[in-house]
Amino acid sequence: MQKERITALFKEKNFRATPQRVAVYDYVCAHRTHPDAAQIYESVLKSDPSFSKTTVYNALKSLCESGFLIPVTIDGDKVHYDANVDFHGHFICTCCGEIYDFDVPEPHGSGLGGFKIARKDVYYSGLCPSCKNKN
Amino acid sequence: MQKERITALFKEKNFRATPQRVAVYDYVCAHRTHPDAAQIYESVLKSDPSFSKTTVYNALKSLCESGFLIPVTIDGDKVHYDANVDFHGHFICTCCGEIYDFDVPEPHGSGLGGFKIARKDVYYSGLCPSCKNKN
DNA sequence: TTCATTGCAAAAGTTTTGCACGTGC
DNA sequence: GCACGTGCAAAACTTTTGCAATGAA
Repeated sequence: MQKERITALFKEKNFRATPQRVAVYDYVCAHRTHPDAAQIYESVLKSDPSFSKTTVYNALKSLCESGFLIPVTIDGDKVHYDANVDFHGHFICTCCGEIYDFDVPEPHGSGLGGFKIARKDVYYSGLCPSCKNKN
Repeated sequence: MQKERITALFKEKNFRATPQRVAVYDYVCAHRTHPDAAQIYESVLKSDPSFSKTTVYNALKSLCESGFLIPVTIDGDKVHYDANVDFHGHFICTCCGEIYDFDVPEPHGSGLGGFKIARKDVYYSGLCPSCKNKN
C-alpha cells in the first residue's frame, strides 16, 4: 500500500496521520512476518535516521487501540504485531521463533457471563516443518 | 497438596525434587490466580529467605518443560503460570489485569500440515464483570 | 493556534547469564 | 561421586515515563 493511501485511510478514521505512524503501519503491512518493535524500529530508521524508539512504541500502541494492528503476545517476552486484523490463529515455532498464520474457527467459550469480550486469540506452539525435520 | 506428595509426584516422573522446586510448585498449585515469577518469588522467600530469584526462574522453566505447569503469555510483558494443565481458556481483564479460566472446546486449525503442534492456547481479553460495571 | 505527537535520556521491570558452591540421587 | 540445581551479581532486553520541542489539522 502506498503511503498516500495509508494517510487517507488514517484520516478517514480520524487517526492523526503523522509520517512516523504511516511509516510504522506501512512496514507492518508490507512485512507479514509479525515483526516486533525492535525490527520495526530498525527498519524505519533507515528512511528517517531521527526516528525515535519511543515513537515506534507510541505509534504501535495507538495503531492497536484504533484497530489498525493486532498485538500478538504468543511469545512470552516481546510483543509482535499483525496488520491482518481478521480473525485467525497464530503458530510459533519454539525452535526458530517464526510465527505463522493459520485458519481456525472463532472459539466460543462458556462461563463468561457478565464479561465484556473485546478480543479472542488462538495461539499454537510447536515445531515448524523445517525445524521438525532438522533433527 | 502436601509437600511430601509433591516430592513423590516429582520422583515418579524422574523430576529432581529439590525443596525449591517443591515450594514453587506448591505455591502455584495453592494459588490458582495465575501468579507470575515476581509473586511466586515474593511468597517463597517468606519461608526460605535465601531463596533466589534465579532459582524461581529455573524451577518455573523446568516445571513447564516437564508438564507440571503451563506458561500463560496472555499479558504482553510478564509470564504467568498455571498448575491446571487440562485444556481451558484464559481471559484477562485489560482494566485490573486479573486472569480468569473458562471452558472452551479445543480449537482445530487448518493449514498446519507438516507442523508439530505441542500446545494450544485460547486467550480472551476485555473487561471482567466488576471492571465493566465500574464506569 | 492548539493540542496531540515526537524525540531524547533515563528509569523501570522482567528475564538471562556466568560461575562458584551446594545437594539430590 | 557426579551431574544437576542453587544463589549471587551483573547484564541484557523490552517497554515506560517525564518533559521540552515540534507539527498536523
